[in-house]
Amino acid sequence: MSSKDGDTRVVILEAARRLVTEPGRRSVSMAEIASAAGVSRQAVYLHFETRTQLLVALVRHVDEVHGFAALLRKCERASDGRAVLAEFIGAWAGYVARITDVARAMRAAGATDEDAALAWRDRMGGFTRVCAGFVARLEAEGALADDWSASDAADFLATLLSIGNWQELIEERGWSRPRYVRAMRRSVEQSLLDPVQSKTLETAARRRS
Amino acid sequence: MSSKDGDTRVVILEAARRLVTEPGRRSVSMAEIASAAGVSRQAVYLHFETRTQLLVALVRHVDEVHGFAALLRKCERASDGRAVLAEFIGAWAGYVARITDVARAMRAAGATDEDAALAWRDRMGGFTRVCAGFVARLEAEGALADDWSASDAADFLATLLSIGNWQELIEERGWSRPRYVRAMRRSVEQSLLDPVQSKTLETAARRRS
DNA sequence: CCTCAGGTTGACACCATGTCAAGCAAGGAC
DNA sequence: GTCCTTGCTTGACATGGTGTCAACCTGAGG
Repeated sequence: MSSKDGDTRVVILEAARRLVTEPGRRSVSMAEIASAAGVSRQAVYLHFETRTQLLVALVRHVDEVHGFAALLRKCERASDGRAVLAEFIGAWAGYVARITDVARAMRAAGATDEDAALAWRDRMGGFTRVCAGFVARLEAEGALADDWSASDAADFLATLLSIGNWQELIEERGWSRPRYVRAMRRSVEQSLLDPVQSKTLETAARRRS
Repeated sequence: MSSKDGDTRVVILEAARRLVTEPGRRSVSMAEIASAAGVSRQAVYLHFETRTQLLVALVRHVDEVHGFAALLRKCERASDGRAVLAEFIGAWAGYVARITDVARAMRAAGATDEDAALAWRDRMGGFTRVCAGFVARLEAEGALADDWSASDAADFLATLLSIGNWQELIEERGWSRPRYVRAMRRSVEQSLLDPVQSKTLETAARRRS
């Protein structure tokens, strides 16, 4: 819309996002994306080598627009690891709601395309690192239940909070977001955090109030 | 190989299973299945209307061969709900290992094919019912943590034990089966079961030994 | 005025699913 | 032996997707 205008590339990505987000859609072809972007099919190939690479770019694009990094930074300002985690679960539930369609498309592509699968795995690796960060902080504060190794706890946390589980609970089983957040917080609290310290903190909180 | 031999249908299903189970495979075409079954591509269509229906039949076939029902019945003979669940998690880990490839193929098909998605959802519904059974028993025995509704607990349990999570932990993150079983048992124990009763039972067990 | 980057058009190769029609081979009924 | 049916084969075809190619067009900047 301005000067050099749309950077066709972005126009295409936005069109793709719009299509992918359309309810009830089961797959999006390059031709559809092109036409939705008001551009020829070939133009899409001028900007993205393959469908998979377009999807990868789309994921990055959506992340940039919605700012996962900022969300994360905000959560990490909470008082302690336990609070960070609770905060994050709430924010994450909202975040996933915005990226779920793109994630589904990416995962679908991964079913047949090796590269797409790689890209997806890569992303999941990033998420695991985030979770590992949470766990490290918990551990440093002595809040990690002692029957978990840090590595196991990070893997488990990442799996529990995975987009797949979000989709399963919210999209398939129709859970509301608060219901999801409550269940996840509870489960994480009870299975990952040190029960002794939890008790102490609870008591302290009760006394304070 | 003999007289009336293989009921071509079964030969095809076995070939499909073999292919799908092949390591590193990313998708299986009708042509491949046909040739692996030593039969023409059209013959496959004489037995299965569509690729999706073949996959559905394959899932049923595999279930029959490996007997999920029997496994379940065996677990349910355990002394109480808590034990049933622990038992089941162990058996389930082994069972999923045998069906994971077929499940993956089915899920992949669901990404583009509405019917396949339906069939998959149907199956998951069955699994949820099984989990609801466990939860009902726990509840009847007063072993369900009181901050869970039965319905939430069943959904959550089914999600936690979902094939997706199994694949995530064991295939993607390289967990061993015992590691998976330990983590799942622990998590279920701590986030679903009534902590008061748990404590009591533990103490009793310790006293007994 | 020329060039060139970015886009268009239209054709094509390739591969998958699913359909169709004609033919073939063996076994049972008569 | 003939006929019919059943189960399979062969080969062609429609459709729809991805990805490639070549030729052409057009507007902005040197």
